[in-house]
Amino acid sequence: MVTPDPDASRRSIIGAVWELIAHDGIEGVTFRRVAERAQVSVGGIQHHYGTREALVRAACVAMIEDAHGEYEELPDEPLARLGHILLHAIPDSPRARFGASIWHAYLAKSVDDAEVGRLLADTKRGTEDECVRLIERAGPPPSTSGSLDARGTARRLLALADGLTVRVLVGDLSGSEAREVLESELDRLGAGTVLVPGP
Amino acid sequence: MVTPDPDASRRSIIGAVWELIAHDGIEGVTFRRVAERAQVSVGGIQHHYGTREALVRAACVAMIEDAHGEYEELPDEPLARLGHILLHAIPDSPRARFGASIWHAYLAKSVDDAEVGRLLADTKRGTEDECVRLIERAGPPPSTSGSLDARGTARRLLALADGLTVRVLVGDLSGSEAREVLESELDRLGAGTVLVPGP
DNA sequence: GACGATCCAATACGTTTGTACTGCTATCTT
DNA sequence: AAGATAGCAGTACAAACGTATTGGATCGTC
Repeated sequence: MVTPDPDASRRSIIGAVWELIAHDGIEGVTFRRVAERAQVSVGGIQHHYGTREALVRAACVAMIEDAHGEYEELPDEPLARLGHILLHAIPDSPRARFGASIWHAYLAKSVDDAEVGRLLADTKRGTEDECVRLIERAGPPPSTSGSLDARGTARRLLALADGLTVRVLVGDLSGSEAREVLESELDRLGAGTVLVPGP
Repeated sequence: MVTPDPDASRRSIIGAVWELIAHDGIEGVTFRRVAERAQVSVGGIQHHYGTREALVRAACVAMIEDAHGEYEELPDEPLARLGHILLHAIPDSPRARFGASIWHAYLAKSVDDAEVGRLLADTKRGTEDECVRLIERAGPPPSTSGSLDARGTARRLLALADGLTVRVLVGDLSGSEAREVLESELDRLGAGTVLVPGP
């Protein structure tokens, strides 16, 4: 039968994949387990995604698209958007931890799966570009030479956020400790604080 | 038979595990594949490590101990040591990429393996503590208030290095681009450059 | 020189896995 | 009305998996 809504099936399947990855890693993703969680048959999954690899990759692009969609919903204010990019991944809520776990599972997979690697690289690069735009739009800090390098600042901030995310994920830093670092850095940017050589 | 050197066996096994992880991820680690690569029998691996989980964890602690040992060999100069901590993980050499791949595989595993999580968290925390000591020993930058927070600086630097490592690993940043960011940050520290509020 | 302990090799077993294949139903096309 | 097609469910199978088990070779100890 052509069910009422095949898209609902697909979403349910992808959701099940996410849950399994977040809970058991990518190794935990098997056709039968996904089928059980998503309330579909193994054949159903095969029909939509064919192979296991394809299924895992589809769940990856779905995650990226979801994150992108969420970002688009944000109000068009540079500093707020920048804050979201830097802070949304810090896993101090169950939802954020869910996302971060999956993200890092794919990150590890990217070393032996070039396709996934390309996906992640493209999104990261895109995120950096967006950050550069946001920083430039946020307006240059009043009269200083140190900040003409928006790209450098974006790169630094992004890396900082990623590094802190890792530490919170692993559990040796609290979410608020990580936020503290990032927010102080953001304040500095907003207040036009800059780097100058010491005496 | 009590072979000439059982330790050589163990090292060979752990080495094989590393190679498999770096190439296929932790999923790729199976008794038979390890046995083949390490030139031992499946029974041999079982004898030394018992279960697969134990084997994977043993390879994790071995990696950490190796890294620690390498660090200890370094000359006792704060800034050089700090540079090593921050730069050694940037995967721009095959050796460094090897290590980073394995590290991130365990990182992903830490979300569903509390034991591995604890291991990684402890080492990261230890590394931060060591960085704090190094920064303090490097001498406080001349007469400024902004830098009395060695812990904050250490945390920032470390997160920065981790975030950049990820991006190089995934391939959207070159090793030299990452080094550039880190080295400029290190220079700032060495030259006693500090953060002051803007006008 | 018996004897336990250590270090492995070989094999066997039951389970889980990805995937191919078959069949059925409801919709769309013509 | 007829056929093609999309959307599943169910089953079957070979391969690969972790691990238990058995057996043998070598060493240290008494």
